[in-house]
Formats: sequence, C-alpha cells, structure tokens
Amino acid sequence: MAVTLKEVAELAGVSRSAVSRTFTDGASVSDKTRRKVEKAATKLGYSPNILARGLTTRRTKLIGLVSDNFHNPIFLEVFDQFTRKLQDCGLRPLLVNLSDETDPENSVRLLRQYSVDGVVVASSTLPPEFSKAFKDAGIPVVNSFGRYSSTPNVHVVGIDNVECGRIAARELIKRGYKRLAFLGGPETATSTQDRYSGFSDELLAHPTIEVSYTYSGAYSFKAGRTEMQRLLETGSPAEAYFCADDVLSIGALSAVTDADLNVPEDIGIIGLNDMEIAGWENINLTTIRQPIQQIINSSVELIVSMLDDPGRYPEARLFPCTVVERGTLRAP
Amino acid sequence: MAVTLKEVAELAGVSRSAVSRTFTDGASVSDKTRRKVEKAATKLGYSPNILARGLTTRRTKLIGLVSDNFHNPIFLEVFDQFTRKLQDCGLRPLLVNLSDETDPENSVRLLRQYSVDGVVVASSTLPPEFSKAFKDAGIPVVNSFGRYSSTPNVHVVGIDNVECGRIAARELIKRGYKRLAFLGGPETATSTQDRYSGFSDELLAHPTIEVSYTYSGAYSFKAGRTEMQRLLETGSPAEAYFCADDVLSIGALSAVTDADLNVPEDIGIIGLNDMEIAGWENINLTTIRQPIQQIINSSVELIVSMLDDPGRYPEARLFPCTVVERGTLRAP
DNA sequence: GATTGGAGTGCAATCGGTTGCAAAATTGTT
DNA sequence: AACAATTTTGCAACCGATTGCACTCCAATC
Repeated sequence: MAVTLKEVAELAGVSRSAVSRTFTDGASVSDKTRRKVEKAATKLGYSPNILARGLTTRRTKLIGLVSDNFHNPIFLEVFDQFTRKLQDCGLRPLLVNLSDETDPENSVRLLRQYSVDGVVVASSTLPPEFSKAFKDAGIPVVNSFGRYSSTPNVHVVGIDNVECGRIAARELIKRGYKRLAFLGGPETATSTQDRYSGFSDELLAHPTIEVSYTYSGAYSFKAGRTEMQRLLETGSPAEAYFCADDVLSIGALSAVTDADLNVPEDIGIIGLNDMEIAGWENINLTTIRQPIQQIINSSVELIVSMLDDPGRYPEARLFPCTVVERGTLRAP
Repeated sequence: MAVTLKEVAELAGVSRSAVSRTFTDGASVSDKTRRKVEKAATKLGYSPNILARGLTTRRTKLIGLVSDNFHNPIFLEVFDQFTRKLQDCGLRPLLVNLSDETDPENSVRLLRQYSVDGVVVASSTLPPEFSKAFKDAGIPVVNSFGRYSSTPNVHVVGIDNVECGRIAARELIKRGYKRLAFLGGPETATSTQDRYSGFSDELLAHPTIEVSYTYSGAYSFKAGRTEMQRLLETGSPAEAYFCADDVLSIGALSAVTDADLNVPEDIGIIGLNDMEIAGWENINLTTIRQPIQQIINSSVELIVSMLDDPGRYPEARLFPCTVVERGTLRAP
C-alpha cells in the first residue's frame, strides 16, 4: 500500500540514494534530479518512513510522554501544551499511562523498544529516581513538574514547591489569618512534601500563629472533600487552609459550603496550580498560579537540546509562581 | 547503547535467527537453545526493537490517537481510558493534537510516516469524511464519539446523538416544563446537529410546548456562560435548557446563578456527558450519561480486530445513554 | 541397518531507508 | 583545450530485526 523509496527512484529514473538525499536536507543533489524526484514523489504520494529512517539515523522523532496522573484536570492542559509544542518541534508524543505503577523498569524497557529519542516525565508526585532510570538507560530525560534538588542528576523543569509553600503562608498571614492549616496531597508526593516544608518553615518566624497539618490520599476532588469534612466534624477548623492543589481545594470548598459555612467569611482557602476550572465563575478559587506553558515549552526545548548533546550537564529550571486573587480569601 | 539481536546471538553462540525465534511465539526452537538465548538476553538486558521488527512484520503496535479537543475535561477521562485499554492490548498510543486543523491530509501523512497499525479518531465534532481519509489511505480506523450514519463507510463507536436529543426533550417534558430551549455547541459539530434534530423532532409531538434554539461558539465553559448571559439579558429566558454538553451546562449554570436566579427553581438545566466534574457536589449537574468506558473498550477491541481483518465490513456500535438525576432539574 | 519424517538450525534475502566511498559529471581556471 | 577542483551520482554495506528455504540431526518405523 505504502509507497517506497525504490518506487520513486524507478519512476524518477535515478538511484535510491538520490531520492533519499532529496528528502534529507543538507545533502547534495542537483536541482535537476531534485525536481525529477519531487515530481515522481508527489505523483506517487510518497513520504519517507520515519521509523525505517530511524534505523540508520538513530532518530525516531518519538518522545515518550509518561504521566501518572490522568485524573487531575490540570493534566489536560499539560497534554495539550506538550503535544502542541512537540509537534512544533517536529516530534511525536508516545503516551505512557503509568496508572499506579511506580517502578520505572517497565517504562524504560518499553520506551527503549520503541527507540524514543527522549522522555518527558510529567509528574509532581514521582521521586527523582524514577526519571533517573531513563538517564541510566542512556535515554535523554527531563522531569517536568518534578522535585528540584540541589544535586540533581536529571534535568528538572518546574516550580520551586518549597517557595510555593512560603508564598501561601505569607499570603495567609498578610490577610490577617491567625489559625492556619495545611491540607496536603499524598504524603509520598514530592510536591506535597516540599510545599509542606516551605509552608511550615515560613511559619517558624510567626510563633503566635497556630498551624495544623493534614494529608489526603490523593490529588483529587473526593480526597479534598472527604478530608475537609473530617476536619469540620472533629475539632474546630482553622480560619484558612492552604490546599496543595486546586482540585483538592475545590473538594474542600464543597465540604465547607455544604456545612453551611461561608467562603471566605468563615473559612478561607488558597489552592495551587490555577487550572482553568479554578477561574470558572462558580468556583472562583484564589490560588497560586503555576506557569504551565512556560514549564512545558522550556521542557521541550531542553529535551530538544539534549538530542544533540545527550551528556548535557543536568540543570534545574524553575519558574516563579504568583498568587491569583479571586474569591476564596478575605481582603487583607 | 542498546543491545541488539546480534550481540545476544554471539554471546549465546547461536545464529541470529535462533534469537529472533525465541522472541516470537509460535516459532520452533529447542528448549536447549531457548534457554541459552534467554540467559544471554537477560544478561545483556536485551529486548527486541519493535520498530525494526515492524519493518518486516508490518506491525508497529502503534495506534494513532487523534483528537481535536484538549479543552473539555471529559477528554482527560477519554485519554486515560484509551491509553489503559490500548496498553492492555499491547498497543501504544501516538497522540495527535489537531488544534484547529480540520484537513485530514496532514494527519494521514504523518501517521503513515510512522506506519501506525491503526487510528482512533476521538471526536464528536469532526465530520465522517475526516475518518474516511484514513480508510482511503489504507489505514484501519475507528471513529469514536463520531456521527452514526445509516450508510457508514467507516467504523463508528459512540452514542446515538439524535436519541440523546429525544431523551433530553422527554425528560424535560416529563418534569412539566412548558418553555424549553436548546443550547448547542458549534453549529458545525456533528454531535450538536444530531442532538438538535432529536430534540426538535421529539417536540413535534408536543405542539403546546414552546421551544427556542441557540448555539454557542464552542464546547466550553466560557461559550456556555456567554450565551446564557445573552439569553438572560435579551428577551425572557426559557424554563429549562438542554445544553448539548456538560461543560457548556456549567457555564450556563454560572450565568444563571450570577443573575440571582435559582437552579432548579427558576431555571432548569440538563447537560450531556456526565463528566467527573458534573458529579462534584458544588456543581451537581443533572445530565445524560455517555458510557465512556464502554465506548472506548469497544473502540479498541474493534481496532484490534481490524488489524487481522483490515477489510472488515463497516459497523456502527451505539451505546445507550441514561439520565443521571442530580440537582439542576426540578422534580416531576 | 536402511528409510522416513519431523523438529531445529543457519544462510541469505528482505523490510525501507541512510551513508561512506569512489567514480562520473560538471564547473572553473589557465 | 587541457587540467584541476568541486559537485553529483550510484554502488554497496548497514541499521535491527524476520522468514522462506534448504540442510542437518535424531528418533521412530519397518
């Protein structure tokens, strides 16, 4: 069915090499044969088989996009941006859905079998060792939304989660809240750990402020709602909550309003991510914006540059986050 | 870096064919050599290059997953299910983000270059001709969430959108609403056209009921909100709206509550899809459930069966939809 | 003990391309 | 017009696998 090099060569009356060269830029072909070849190619509807080409060039233009989070709406934005940006760079995303699996070996084997040029691990929950496994297998990798480390052995592009915790704390203090709480995602998620540490660290300087810490089982609406319901039933709730994720925040929000409490009058909530839904007028969540697009563009640019220089010195690229003021925190 | 067949053969002291045969099931190899090969393979960490294999077997186990909708949260569920199910079948999704493009030619060329085994077009807005282009190119294709046609030339798996329109109409009538309205997505979307036609058709039998029809520019929150705001300003709004999509409904919902009207007392709304968010307690949207998982499993099974029988007679698989009662429609 | 048959093996061609190298064609120089 | 320099070209090997075919074993049968 598919047209091959050979057929084009025959029709054009040239060698296979000639055809190949007209389709690889930088190769030397005379205008005359190029024209002949192009004519034959369009007539036959030929376009080179990238996978066969990859066998010799060792470039498949395939990038593994691995993620363990297909439930948080923010990831739809992430996939959208990634696929667009990769397409702009002439690359194709091969999607890997981790779904619970945390052992990198399977993914490494799999992506090696497809000889991907590189891998993007898009996750704020997986440990750095996960991405490291790709590097060890000789596959260029960048960990997007991952944990920044002062001694990184793998490229990380994302935000400074510790600093985000600080920002949240400062924002709540600035608005005069005296009894704060941290509502995290899974305790094992690196992003939750870091946001916790920044939040609590910032509060060290404010001993008069009361704080409490809890975690929910997942970055999900239900987890946030359930945890907030529990908090509202047992003991006295805090004045303001930093929920380590938007979807968690919205779950918490729903629990608060269900309990006939008002936001932000009775309880304040600040989230993190600024996913599209947070801006919907019937949600209207005050949150800390993570610059998704910058992170993704930068990730792709980084992986592209690694294709030419696989041994590139590991680097962390962090983007600043800013508070987006909406309706779930009272005025200062 | 990567280990090849040849190296394994040398280490095991057998021919390359022998190695190849131990890795393809159904091939004849003695236990003795199989053991030798397996030992060498695990020692070297070998696993066959699927792309090179594909050159001769004409099977890459790659499935193109093309979509034009990376903004509707329902598609995150769609991607999740698709990747899982494909993985279960030993296939890999190659993601294509159409982003505005409606001409199939580019996608066809692209996916042909990667010699995908098949293509799933996941879209409720693209016309059947889009999928047809893949078929014409000799690539097995199924159109998931696409338009059912009585003379399909391409496999379609999804719902009967016309029937959904009817269901919506019946549901609103059953609840005693007298002044209804249809709020569609883009007029060019096949799903909107079909839902419209079912809705209006059902109302033909109820001449006493008043109906009006409008469309919004996209299946998005903002489009739904803007359109509903317009409706509330100009003229008198209907008693109940069938919004042809959940995200549209939620936008409309936000406009209604912003106008200090109550749902469902003043205005009723029914959506379509039943995406996860619709069930969130602070949204609580009454909607028509589309059985995503069944559609996707069936789509993948269909594409798998086409791998063995590419000429398979085109078929439409439709799944019934049901009303999920929540809080945006008044009791009958 | 010779014959038959089936299982197991390796050779070599092939899939659809790329690329080093040497030969051929073109261009420029005198 | 002869020669050198440069560009174009095709041959053939190779990328990492599979597979038809012929060949070798070895056990079973007569």
